[in-house]
Amino acid sequence: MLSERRLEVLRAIVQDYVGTEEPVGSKALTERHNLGVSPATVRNDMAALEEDGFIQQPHTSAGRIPTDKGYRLFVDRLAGVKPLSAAERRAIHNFLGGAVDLDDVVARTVRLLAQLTRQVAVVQYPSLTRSTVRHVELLSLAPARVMLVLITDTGRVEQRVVDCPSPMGETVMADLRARLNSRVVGRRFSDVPQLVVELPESFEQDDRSNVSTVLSTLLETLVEETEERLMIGGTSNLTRFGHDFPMTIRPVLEALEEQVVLLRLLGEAKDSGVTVRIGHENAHEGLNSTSVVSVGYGSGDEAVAKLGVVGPTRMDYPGTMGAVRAVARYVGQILAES
Amino acid sequence: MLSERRLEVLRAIVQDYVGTEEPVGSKALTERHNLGVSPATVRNDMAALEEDGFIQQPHTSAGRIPTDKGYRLFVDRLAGVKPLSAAERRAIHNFLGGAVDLDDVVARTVRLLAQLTRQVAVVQYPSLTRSTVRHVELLSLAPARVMLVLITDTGRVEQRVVDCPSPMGETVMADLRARLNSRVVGRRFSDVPQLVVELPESFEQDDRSNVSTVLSTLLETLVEETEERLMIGGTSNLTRFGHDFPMTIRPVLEALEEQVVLLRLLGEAKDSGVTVRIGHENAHEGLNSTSVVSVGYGSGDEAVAKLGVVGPTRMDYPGTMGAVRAVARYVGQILAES
DNA sequence: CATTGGCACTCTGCACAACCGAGTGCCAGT
DNA sequence: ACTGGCACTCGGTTGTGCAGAGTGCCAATG
Repeated sequence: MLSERRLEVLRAIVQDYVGTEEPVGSKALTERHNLGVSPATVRNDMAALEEDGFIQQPHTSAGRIPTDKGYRLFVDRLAGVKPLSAAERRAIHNFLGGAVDLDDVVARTVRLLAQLTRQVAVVQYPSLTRSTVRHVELLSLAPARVMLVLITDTGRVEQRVVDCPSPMGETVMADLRARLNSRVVGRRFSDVPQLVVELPESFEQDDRSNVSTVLSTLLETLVEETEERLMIGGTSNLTRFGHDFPMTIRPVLEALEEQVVLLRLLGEAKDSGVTVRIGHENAHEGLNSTSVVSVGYGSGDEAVAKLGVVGPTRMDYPGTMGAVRAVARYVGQILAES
Repeated sequence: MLSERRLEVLRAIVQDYVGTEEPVGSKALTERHNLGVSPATVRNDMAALEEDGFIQQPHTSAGRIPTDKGYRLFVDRLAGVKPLSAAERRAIHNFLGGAVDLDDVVARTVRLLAQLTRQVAVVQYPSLTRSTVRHVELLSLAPARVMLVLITDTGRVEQRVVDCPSPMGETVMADLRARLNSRVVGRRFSDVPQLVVELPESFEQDDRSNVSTVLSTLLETLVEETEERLMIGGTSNLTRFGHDFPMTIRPVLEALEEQVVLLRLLGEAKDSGVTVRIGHENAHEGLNSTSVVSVGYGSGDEAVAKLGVVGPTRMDYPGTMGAVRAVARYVGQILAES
């Protein structure tokens, strides 16, 4: 359907538009890219591309700009993923290398990604559902008050204060701690409920209610904290959106504040490989004029969380995809080391 | 110098300007507020106020708008702090009451404050320097690898992995854990270094290097994490800044991303009572057209951290100050309970 | 002396018109 | 299938005129 040259024209339009932010006309196109044909020919091709919905005129007798569908074709068939320069790779490595704990890794990743792509960066904390338990700790705060601390293999720590029905002896607590750890350490979060279900039975009658209380708090924590957390940064890059941006920037900022929206957005990404969602492909209305480039990352082969950037549909897709992919890889390495 | 009526005129100007966002003229003033004098008189007063630098004309023959100095006078002498309505108080209580852990408290506070004031909210995590140690935990990850977990009275948890020079026995670890806790629990972070300095000497020669390593990591953590963390929200409220805001919003967004800047900003606030910094009173350039309203909060009498909002200098000061103060009080209560 | 009404003056903002230029669609010619 | 030419459209810019809001100053008044 689409001749080779027409695709070439589309690619040229996308590239020019991304660069100049202005509708691109037939004459300018032939001048910048030597396509070997005249403007008139290009006009015909453009008419055809518009017919098919890949490009569009903002106003009669202005240049053309790509539609979401046009960007989609560009991303799928016309653009590669631009690898980073050696200098950039070194910068990533240095910057991420200095992190001291998980929070720090995530914070640095956000900054890095925002800087590299000059767009808004979103990084999800490693998910609890896919991580495993490194350790469970119980601490006595008061006779009937216990603090429960949960440590994951990704370095995440969650704690809860548990109010027990009756005072809990040190020995019982030590006992519970030992048994709990022997059962769940190294296991996935999702497996924990089955593993602890008959644990109370092995305790004295008097202690069972306390044990059950602690365990149910543990399970609650698992469920509650399966709600993922994330961190965003680089919002000031939104100001580069365009001249008309008061109207545009508002809903985007609002969407970015809704963690739920962002999590859904990242969740839609494939587990492996870079995912690009363009304009109206995003379910959320506020993001209809933005694209989301996301990818999974993890310490091993499996993705434990996602990260990505949000930017105008008119973005440098190859560059952005390259940066996102590279950062995800390095973060994976860092996590694997710790 | 300034007659009672002139102050009244200034107050009227500020109130009108905050409401309408438009320069206010003498005629409109006499209509909205019944000052009992004619426009001409008000004009004379305005001329005097301008002479003294409290108000200013954006262009010749336009109305007047308050200067930073004018707002300052307004805040110091003309405006009270507007208490919240009963409904608002209830809303705060309900919303903050559901928090499960410290992160959640902070997150909810940010949302609440942003919603209440319709401005950008900034909440600092309770500072480590002023908190006390609730518990120190040591876990063995591998023979020569120890995880150090530090829990504060405000519910904050920090953890570090320590690589020891040689394998560390369980008994040594238990010993260290016990002695460490007996010394530092309930003490302030700033006191910890002196309290543990001669701890290694009480161990066997062979274990001292391990013990020292663990301790030095502990001290490092204290120092590193004294860098405060904070959370911000409500950035989409920036879009209500004004019509001219591309120019204005950019540097503000940038400033908000610099944690250092924000921390300094909050740090400048007095420990007790609501602090207001108006326009150029803010050291950071990007915030020269914003005002910062901040206040300390804490579980007891003493402030352990600060919170506040950032908004245009043209803001509803009484309302904002009321909201900020009320939220800080409730957060203090919540922290005290947990 | 403070207050007031009057008046001339100064701007801004807006509407309207004219014009320029970039870009298009179409058509006839190669 | 491509190209050159041509008439047409329309957004953006510039210029002019006008209305409205607001001011500063002055002379009059209690």
